[in-house]
Amino acid sequence: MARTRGGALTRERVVDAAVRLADAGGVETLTMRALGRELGVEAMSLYHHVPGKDALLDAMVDAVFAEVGPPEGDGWREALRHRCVRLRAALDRHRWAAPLLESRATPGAATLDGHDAVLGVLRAGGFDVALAAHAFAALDAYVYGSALQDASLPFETGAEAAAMAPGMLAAFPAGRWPHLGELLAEHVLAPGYDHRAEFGWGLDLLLDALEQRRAADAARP
Amino acid sequence: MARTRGGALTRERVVDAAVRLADAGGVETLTMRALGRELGVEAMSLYHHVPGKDALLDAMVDAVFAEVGPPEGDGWREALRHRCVRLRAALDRHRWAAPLLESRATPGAATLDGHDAVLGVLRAGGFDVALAAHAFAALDAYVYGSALQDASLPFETGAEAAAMAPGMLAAFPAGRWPHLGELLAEHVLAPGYDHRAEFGWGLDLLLDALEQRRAADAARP
DNA sequence: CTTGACCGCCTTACGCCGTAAGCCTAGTGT
DNA sequence: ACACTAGGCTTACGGCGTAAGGCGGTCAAG
Repeated sequence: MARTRGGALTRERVVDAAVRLADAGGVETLTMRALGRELGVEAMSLYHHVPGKDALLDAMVDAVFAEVGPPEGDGWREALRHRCVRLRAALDRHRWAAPLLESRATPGAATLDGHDAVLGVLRAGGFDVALAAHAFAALDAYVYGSALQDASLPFETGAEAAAMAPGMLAAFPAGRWPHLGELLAEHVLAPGYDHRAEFGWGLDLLLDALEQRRAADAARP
Repeated sequence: MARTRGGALTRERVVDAAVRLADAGGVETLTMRALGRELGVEAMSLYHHVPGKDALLDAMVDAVFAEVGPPEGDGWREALRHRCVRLRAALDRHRWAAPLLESRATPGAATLDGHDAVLGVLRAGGFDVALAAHAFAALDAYVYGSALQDASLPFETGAEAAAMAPGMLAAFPAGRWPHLGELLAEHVLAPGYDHRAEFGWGLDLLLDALEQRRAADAARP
């Protein structure tokens, strides 16, 4: 025993290594053999700690949610904003996670903890059950979708974006897609553009709108 | 020649069959061999019409966008609502598509047509370039995220949801996750609940909020 | 101290996958 | 008539997830 690199294999060590591998090279490079290699072990040994690759992926997604932590801040708006920003940041650190949310129909404990905490914040903030459900669904959809959008960007940093700007502009010769061309030229490629700020803009838009719905709901008999 | 089932192979026929296959059994059942079988052809023959599987997936995503068609309706709000609903419906018909949007960093012509049309509607509706960009990003993120959420639901119809309701309730023994339990009991499992209506609620929330931002922007000097 | 069960790892093997390379043939252009 | 080519087919390779079984240490019971 203990011939494995860095101590005994555990489910937790397996999942952590899988997350690390996926972070480094994308999900497609995460294979049971590569994961074994990473842990100084043969692929089949992993099956003593994880039922199969599907379960491993489930566990990885749950590990991402575990990173997020509970909502913090005064009032539902601040707490939810904090939580969404943290969730978004986690999905950004682990770009493989957002697309994986599909087909992972069996959420883990950390995932459910997070969802429950968000609902708790909404309920405590004066949202009735139905409104809380709508708000929760809308916020989650926005965060996931935003993460999915960014995961498909061909660049990661603003500098990289600026570097490939001329090529992108050339691809829009003003004929077809004039509005996309305009957007690129006057907005995305303008100095100081930060596509990450886009997320915050939409998030505040949603939170403002939710506050209005809440107030309107509270004003009713 | 023409020994293939149903006439000559073309790139279009290949992509269509791939979409059909993925619709029926999920992306994971879409293999080059299965696709060949579907078309009465050996797997390698497909490579005369498609460079590889990655390009095929790109083409499939673009085919989904081609289904959506241009925005229709009077005024930016109605046109955009129409477009989002249609896009959402397309992503619902092709549940494999939303997660695939990741890593498909090379959008097809139909995709760009759609994006350009949406931006055109916004600009014509009085959104300046920056505001149009924000609105576009927010709406798209919401639609994608909503599709992603639903793709991970373990049921497809309301009847199926109702059928597995008791089991779900039992899984929340009121201890941990009290708010999720409340949500299930009082909202999701309430008679007449339709989870599809959730999408429209959030969409209207976003559109209302965007109209306010637009009006505020127009009122400025 | 012996023994035997068990745990955690390893080896082997199977049937999939995407696709590189090359062959075969029917249809077309000259 | 004949060479060319487009569009199929066959074969083969390396890599995948994982089923099945082997095997050596560890440790509790005798």
